Amino acid sequence: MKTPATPAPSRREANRQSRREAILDVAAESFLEHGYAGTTMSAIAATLGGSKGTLWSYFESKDVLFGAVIERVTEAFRAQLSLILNPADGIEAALRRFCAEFLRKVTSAEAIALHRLVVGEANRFPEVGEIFYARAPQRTQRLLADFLETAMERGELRRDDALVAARQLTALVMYGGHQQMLMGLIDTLTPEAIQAEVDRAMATFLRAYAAEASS
Amino acid sequence: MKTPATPAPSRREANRQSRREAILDVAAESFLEHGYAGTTMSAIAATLGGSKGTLWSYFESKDVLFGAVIERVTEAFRAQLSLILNPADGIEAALRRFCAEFLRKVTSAEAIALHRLVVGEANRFPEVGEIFYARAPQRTQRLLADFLETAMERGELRRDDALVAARQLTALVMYGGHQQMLMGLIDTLTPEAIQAEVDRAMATFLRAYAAEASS
DNA sequence: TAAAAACCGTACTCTATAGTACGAAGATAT
DNA sequence: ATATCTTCGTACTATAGAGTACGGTTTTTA
Repeated sequence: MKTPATPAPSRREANRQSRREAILDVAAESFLEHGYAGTTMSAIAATLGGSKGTLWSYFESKDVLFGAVIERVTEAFRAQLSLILNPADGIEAALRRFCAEFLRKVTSAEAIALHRLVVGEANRFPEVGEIFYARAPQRTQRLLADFLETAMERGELRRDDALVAARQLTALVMYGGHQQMLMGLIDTLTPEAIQAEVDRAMATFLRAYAAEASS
Repeated sequence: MKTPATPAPSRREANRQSRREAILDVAAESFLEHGYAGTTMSAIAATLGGSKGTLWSYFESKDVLFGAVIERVTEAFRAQLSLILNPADGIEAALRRFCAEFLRKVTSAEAIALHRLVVGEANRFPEVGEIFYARAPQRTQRLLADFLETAMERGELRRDDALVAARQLTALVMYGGHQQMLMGLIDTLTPEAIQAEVDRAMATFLRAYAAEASS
């Protein structure tokens, strides 16, 4: 059997690919930790062990590398956010689990660093905000909205705009500890704090979106 | 009569003071527009018309100048946020006005620029986040919480933790357009959009915190 | 009006960093 | 085995920007 026609993974291509990944790994770490200005191409090359010429043969400039890193990290973040929303649990339990998991991920050191980077560089790199928004907040909201939509149709929640409801629930969950982490007031959320935040958010949300009592 | 003992506003002092203000004005504009890394001391000196030596005689380093700018701009922001919460209007109207005004201010170009700066530099300048948080979100929350507290005591809202309620209301108001502005997806909120955001937030909030129906 | 302080302009030092050049060494394909 | 592509190391260019030095000029004080 010969090699399959479509992907011709010659040795060179493969090497090139994994090399590229390695560069992105190192670059991502540096950008996330030190920001755009605080990251130097020389340092990246040094950490890689390779030479600068090689680095430039993969990415023609720091800007381009930065863009690639953001795209990749955001993608990784999205992938990691495959949150559970199991209707079989019952609506309240499902939402509660979802919120806790969501808050945990969104307040991880990596996620906070990414968020800071996106917001901080939104001026210089407008596309960065768009990429991030489309992949993170927007997807989460849509996922959640679909779930809420179903619940509304079943009469388990009051009928209303599901997307708005989804946004509001994420807002309620994020606006406490997440906000403070973003600004550097605290640098971790204990599991208890997460629980507490979720409880508060859920209480308010459920009260506002409880199914109408009368028929 | 000699010069008064306590304030000796000699000509020199006065000049020095106003000069300092002028520097901070120029520096603030630059930091807000171009960020920390994007701002150069030379450019500030050039815009001022003065010489670099003079600039350094007022602020011993770029870091120090940045700190002073943040302190000042945050203070200005806080002062501008003397929001109206007039209980005589009735609770719903009062809150509605408050939220609209709040959202308008928080989505102004200046406020967004400041917010980005604070979040983006929270790593390098930890004190910046603290200053900002204490003066902006925290104060607003406390102001609002006091109002809600009173309303709760009067039985106009369901009895609950007023500070949490305040945080939740601001969260509901801010998480839509403000979020998108921060990330550069849009760069203004029309008055209509503000109205719509406030309406949605208020509807949810009032449902969740309506006074208990039964006695 | 004379001494003191602040300011100006300009030129300078020093360091950091993006990006380039290039020849030698290594890996890959045919 | 040999031509080709890739990488390595290292040295280099070019630029930018923080901070300093200093002599001459203006402003303030007394």
